[in-house]
Amino acid sequence: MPAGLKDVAARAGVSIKTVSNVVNGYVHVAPATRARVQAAIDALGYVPNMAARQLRSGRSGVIALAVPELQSPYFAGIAGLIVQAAERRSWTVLIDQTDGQAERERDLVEGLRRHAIDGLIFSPLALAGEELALRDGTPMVLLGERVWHGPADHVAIDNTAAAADATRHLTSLGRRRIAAIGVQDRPSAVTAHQRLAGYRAALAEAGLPFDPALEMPADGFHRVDGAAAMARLLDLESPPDAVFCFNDLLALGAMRTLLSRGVSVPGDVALIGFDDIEDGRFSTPTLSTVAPDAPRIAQLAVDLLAERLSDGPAAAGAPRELRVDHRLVARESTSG
Amino acid sequence: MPAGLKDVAARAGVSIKTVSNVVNGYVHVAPATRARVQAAIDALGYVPNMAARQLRSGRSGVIALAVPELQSPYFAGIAGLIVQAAERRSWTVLIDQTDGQAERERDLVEGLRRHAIDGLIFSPLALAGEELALRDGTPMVLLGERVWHGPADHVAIDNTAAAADATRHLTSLGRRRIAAIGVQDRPSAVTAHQRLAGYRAALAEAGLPFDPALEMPADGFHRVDGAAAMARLLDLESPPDAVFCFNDLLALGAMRTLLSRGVSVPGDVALIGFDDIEDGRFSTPTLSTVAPDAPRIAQLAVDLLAERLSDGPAAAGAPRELRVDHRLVARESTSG
DNA sequence: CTTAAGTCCTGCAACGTTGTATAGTCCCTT
DNA sequence: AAGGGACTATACAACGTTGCAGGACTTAAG
Repeated sequence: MPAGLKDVAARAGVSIKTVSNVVNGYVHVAPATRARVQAAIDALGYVPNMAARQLRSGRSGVIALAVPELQSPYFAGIAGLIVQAAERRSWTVLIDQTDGQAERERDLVEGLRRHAIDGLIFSPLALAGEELALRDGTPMVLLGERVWHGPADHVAIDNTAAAADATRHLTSLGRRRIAAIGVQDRPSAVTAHQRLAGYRAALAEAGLPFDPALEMPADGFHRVDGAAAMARLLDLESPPDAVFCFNDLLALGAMRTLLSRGVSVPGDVALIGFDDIEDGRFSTPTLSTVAPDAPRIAQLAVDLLAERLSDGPAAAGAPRELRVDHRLVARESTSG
Repeated sequence: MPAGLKDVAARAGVSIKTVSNVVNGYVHVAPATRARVQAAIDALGYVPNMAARQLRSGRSGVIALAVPELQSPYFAGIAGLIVQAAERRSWTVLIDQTDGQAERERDLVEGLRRHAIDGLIFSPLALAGEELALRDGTPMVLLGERVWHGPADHVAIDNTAAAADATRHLTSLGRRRIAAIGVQDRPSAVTAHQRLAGYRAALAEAGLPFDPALEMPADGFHRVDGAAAMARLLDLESPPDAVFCFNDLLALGAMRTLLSRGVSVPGDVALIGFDDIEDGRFSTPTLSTVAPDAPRIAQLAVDLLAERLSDGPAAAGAPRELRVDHRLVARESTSG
C-alpha cells in the first residue's frame, strides 16, 4: 500500500532509477527534474523501504547495543547516551539485554541474531578475552572490558587506576581498615578483578596490610548484594572503618544496611562507590563515587563503530583501545 | 559471503524452495530430505536473511518501544520486561527515546521512522488524545495513558484510584496537611492530572480542605524536581505533615531535602511515592509507594500487539482498554 | 570539424526470500 | 481398473531497491 519508487516515478514521468538518484542525492540530476520528482515524493508521502534497501546494499542502518541489564541505572544511562550519539549519524539502535548469561552473549558474538545489524556495541559480563572473537565480519566495540590482546576495539576507563583513586581517597581520610565489596572469582569478571587490583595497589601504597576478610564477594552488582555483603562485614570481629564498593548500587545497598543498624556514615564507616549514578546524588548521605565520563564513552563507541563501518568490512586494522577519563567525586558519605 | 538458500540447496541437492520449506517447518517434506537439508544448513551455518524475508513478507519481526527516557528506573524496568516478553514471541525490540519532545513523538506516531517495524508500544508524554492517531496501519499499544476516546489499545493502571489509595494511606495515619508534588499544567500531562484528581478525591473523602499552596508543581518527574518542590513546601508558613509524590523519583528527591534539613521522615513528614522502583526499597528510610504490576503491563502490551498483528492489518476492532492492578506498599517513610 | 569529456537519464539485473501454480508419485477408495 | 485424494518436490514470479552499462545529448578542446 505505501508508495514505492515506481509510483513516484510514474507520477513524475521519469524512470525509477532517476527517482532513486534524487532520493540518494546523486549529483547529475537537472534541477527541474529534481524538483518535479521531489514534488511527487512529497505528494505521495514516499518513504524508502528499508528492507529492500538493506537487501540491495547490505546495510541496515541499525546497530545493536548489548548490555547486561537495562534496569541498572549505569547501563540505562549509557544506553540513552548511545541512542543519542547514534541518532546524530541517523542510525537506529536495537537494544539487547543479555542478563549476563554466557549463552546469550555467545549467540550475540557469533552473529546468531534474529535481526541484521551493521555493528555491535557490547558490554560483556560473562564472556572475556578470546571468546569475544566475532565470527562474521560485523564490527564490534567493547565497553568497559579491558582485554590484553582483545579481538575488537574497546572503550573503557582505567578501571584499576580509578579503583586505586577511590581507595586512596579513603586512606587519605585516615581510614585504616578499608573493605572492598564486589569481589568476584569468575575469570571473566574482568571489571571486578581490575577494581580489586586497584584497591590492593592503593592499600599497599599507603602501607596498609591486606586482610582477606575485608575483601567481600558479591554475586551480583545490585543493592541487595551490597546490603548482604555489608551485613557480613559488620558481623566481623573488627569491622571496617571504610568501604570501597565496586559500583554505586552495591554502595547504596551497603549504606542501607549501615544506616538501618545505626552505624553512622561517614562517622563510623566511610563509603565510596563507582559509576556516579543519579541515585547517589540524592541519597542521605550523598554518595562519594568515581565518575566515568559516560557521554564520552558513548560518543567514542559510536565513532569507533562508524570508522570501522566506513572503512569497509575488509579494512580490519589493529584493534584499538581507547581510554576515557574518570574523576573522583567526594560527597557526604566520605567527607560528610 | 554468508550462505543463502541457494547454497544450501546446491549442497543438499534439492531445490531452493525445498530448503525454504525445511527452514519454515513446512509439513510435507520427506524425513530423509529434511535430514539432508538440515545437515547442509548446519554445515554451511546458514542463517535466514531477515531483510529479504521482510521484503517478501512485509513483516520485520521488530517492534518498537518508545519511552520518554531510559534513565528513569521505571521506564528502564518496563523496557527490560517488554524485551523479555517480546523474546517469547521471538520479536526483537527496538527502543526509542523521545525525551518527551512533542516533535519526536509526532514523528513516531506518523510513521516517519527510519526503520520498518511491525508494531509500536508507546508511552507518550507530550502528546495526548487525538494527536495519537497512527497514520499508517501499524498497530500501536499505549502505555500509562488513559484517553477517553483513545484511538489505540492501551494498558494502564487506574491512576486516579491508585493516587487516591496513596493519599488515603496518609489520611488513615492521621495526617491532616497533605501535600502533593508533581502537579503539571500542560493539558497533555494526563498522568499528572489523574494523580492530582485521585489526591483531591481522597482528601475530600477524609473531609480535609484543599490548600492550593500544598499542590506543588514540578517541571519534570526527577529527583531534582522533587527536591526543589519539597524545599518550597518547607518554606511555607505551615508546612505539610505528609507528602504524596507523583512518582518515586520525586519522593526520593523530596526525602533528600527533608533529611538534609533535619526534618524527620516519617516523624515530622510522612512520604509516599509511586512506581515502586528499586531505589525506594533501599533508601533510608525505605520509601512507601504504589506498585503497579509492571510485569503484567509489559506482558499485556506485547499480547495486545500480537493480537492486532495476527488479525491482519485490516481487522481494526474497537480499541481496547486494559486495566492492570496496583497495590499499596507501606514502608518506613510512612509507617517507620 | 572531429574527438573527448561531461551531463542527464534510462533499462536491466540482481540482492534472498516466499506464495502460487504445477507435476509427478503413491496409496486408497469405488 | 479408473478416479481421487494426500504427499513430495519443483519452477517461476514477485517484494523495492540500487549498481552497472550505456545512450543521447551538450560543451570544450584540439
